[in-house]
Amino acid sequence: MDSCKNKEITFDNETLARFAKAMGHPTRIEILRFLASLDSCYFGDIHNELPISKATVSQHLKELKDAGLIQGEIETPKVKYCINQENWEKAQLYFEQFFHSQQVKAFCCK
Amino acid sequence: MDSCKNKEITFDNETLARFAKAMGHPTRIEILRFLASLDSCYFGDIHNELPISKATVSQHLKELKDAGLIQGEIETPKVKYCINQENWEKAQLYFEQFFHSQQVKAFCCK
DNA sequence: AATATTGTTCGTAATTTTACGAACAACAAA
DNA sequence: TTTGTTGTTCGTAAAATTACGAACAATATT
Repeated sequence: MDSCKNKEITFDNETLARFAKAMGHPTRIEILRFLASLDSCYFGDIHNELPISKATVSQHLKELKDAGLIQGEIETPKVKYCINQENWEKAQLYFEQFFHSQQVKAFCCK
Repeated sequence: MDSCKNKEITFDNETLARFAKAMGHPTRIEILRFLASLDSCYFGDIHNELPISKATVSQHLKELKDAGLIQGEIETPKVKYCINQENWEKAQLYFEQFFHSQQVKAFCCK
């Protein structure tokens, strides 16, 4: 008993909203798409793809990291970023169940 | 020729980010879940579900409407809201293709 | 005409987001 | 030790978000 404790997923609004919020900017979508098309890459590679300052790129990366969608690893003097596989799949699951939740319908208006 | 013009979908970052941004707040997720579980309902029903002022609810509904995820229809003196089916499916498609886009991978770091 | 119901809009305040240059930190190379 | 490379952090400014009460609009009802 309790053997599935670490598998339990609560599809709470806060978690889904946090994932969605992190995806709520074109630049961050671009970063995620870029990282999702690779195994990993360095900060500089990401910065090269974008027409914005490194400070802003770093800021967007921090938000994606805080939301759990990506992770960074120091490889002095560079920093390697990649998709956080576990949370990426969790997010995918959240969005999937969310968009499929309209199957059962009913009227609430009289 | 050109017969599929109205079917073409561009999976651009701006559109996906706009959908995501609209979903980037727990209250709006709650509203969407509620509407998705029904065929439609009135503003008052939505307001009843939430512990916030009607002004704020109205504001959130406006954002969801602007993002295209829901639609409102006046049924004097009430206002009936429902999921915008077309855009809901479009959003679903956008998120699906986004999360599946990591299939093909490559290295960018040397 | 006065009153009640239903939501939107207005005005406002506090917070968050977005973006940038400059300064900084950590390390490698000259 | 000085210089160069790579990114983060700081400070700041402008804009957007979030939330609320009050006022308003539109329509029924009394």
